[in-house]
Amino acid sequence: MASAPAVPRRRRASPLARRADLVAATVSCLARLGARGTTGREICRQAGVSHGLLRHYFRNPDNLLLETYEQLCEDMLAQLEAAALPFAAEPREALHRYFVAVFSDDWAGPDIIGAWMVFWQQARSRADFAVVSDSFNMRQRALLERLVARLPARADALPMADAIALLSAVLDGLWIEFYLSDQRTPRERCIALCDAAARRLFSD
Amino acid sequence: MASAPAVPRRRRASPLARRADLVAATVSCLARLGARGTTGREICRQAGVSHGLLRHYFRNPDNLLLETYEQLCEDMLAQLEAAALPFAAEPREALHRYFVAVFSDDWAGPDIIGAWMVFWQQARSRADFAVVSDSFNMRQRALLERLVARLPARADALPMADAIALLSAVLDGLWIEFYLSDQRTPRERCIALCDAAARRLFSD
DNA sequence: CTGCTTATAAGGCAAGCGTCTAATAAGGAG
DNA sequence: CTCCTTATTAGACGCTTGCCTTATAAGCAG
Repeated sequence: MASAPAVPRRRRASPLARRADLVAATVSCLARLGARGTTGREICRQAGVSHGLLRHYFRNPDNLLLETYEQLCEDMLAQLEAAALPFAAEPREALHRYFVAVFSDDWAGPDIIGAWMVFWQQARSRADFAVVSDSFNMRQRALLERLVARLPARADALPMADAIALLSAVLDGLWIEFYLSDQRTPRERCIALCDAAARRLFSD
Repeated sequence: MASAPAVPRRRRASPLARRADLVAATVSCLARLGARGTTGREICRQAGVSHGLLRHYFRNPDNLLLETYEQLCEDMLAQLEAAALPFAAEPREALHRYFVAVFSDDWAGPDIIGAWMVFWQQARSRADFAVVSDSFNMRQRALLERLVARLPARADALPMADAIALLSAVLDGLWIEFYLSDQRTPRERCIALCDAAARRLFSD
């Protein structure tokens, strides 16, 4: 083929869509390349736009990272609620749906799970990231508490705060395990283990 | 003061000590600055040596990172064993000592805990890091299994593999929680929760 | 004390990054 | 159809990084 005159593809997109593009590209970059490989220029490359555009939508790459984190948290919480709350009348089932959602491809898939690790890391050294992390944790725990509150109490129940903390820890721990090797601990096993932990902690 | 003639501090150290210096500086850098801030030059700055020295001891910065990971795993496993195995005769106590060691300043202190996060991240995208991670996980789980095997069995015990997986998840999850905010979940509470989980999973 | 090994420092180089600025064209308003 | 806004590209600049090469001196062998 004759070489096209290298016309720059300059389709103009709606600002909202472009922002979303860049956020999505950021997540993908973080998951694929880790914190070191995720540069502003690389994100733009992945999004298929010139490197100047980042600055047009975000103050700097760091800011894009923070907004990506915020949006990811928001989306995940919304989806977890949507998955579990409709079953609030049957607490055991609601909890199960919650576990399934947590380990779904949307939130624990290979294209996203690596990004959380980077955000956690940022949360420790950067105050603005820590705020997002804290808020997310509190809200996630509150949701969990709501689901668990309706379960019949065991005779030998732990204090509620302890039980919630432990269930939350099991979730995070298995999530990490799944992150490190979905071969060794596949999705179904993670969910089954969560169910087992819930049964053991709250009621038989 | 009159400016000293800028004599380069050129104390010659034993190769082993220098390597150890660089490894220690790497851990510190990772914990303080995260993956992005941990460059070869920054590590050398932290270690108080010129940037050329890194290449003299390691093939490249990446290689230093990998060796640091290996050594950290080795050290932690050795110390966990040393903390728990002397009490193998009293399994409940041995397990407790294990938990205390996991959350000790040596392995969960602010100067080191951030490094693990980076290594986990690397373990996903880089095969050589994954090998170290897998080996560490297997050995850690084997140690845990050894400690737990002596506990009296509950009537309603879970399959051993499940119980181990859950206890391991609780450890990792609480460790993350502690990492994200040692304010919200202080060390003593983490240890107490681990003890509670072990009691609930294995015997009363 | 002299000399050889090698640990250490320092400089140069290309590549990549973040930031800023200027030029261009897309697409709706009139 | 024309103009004006602004989304988009592209280039320049300074800085830092990783890699490599060369020069220096520390400390042991003789």
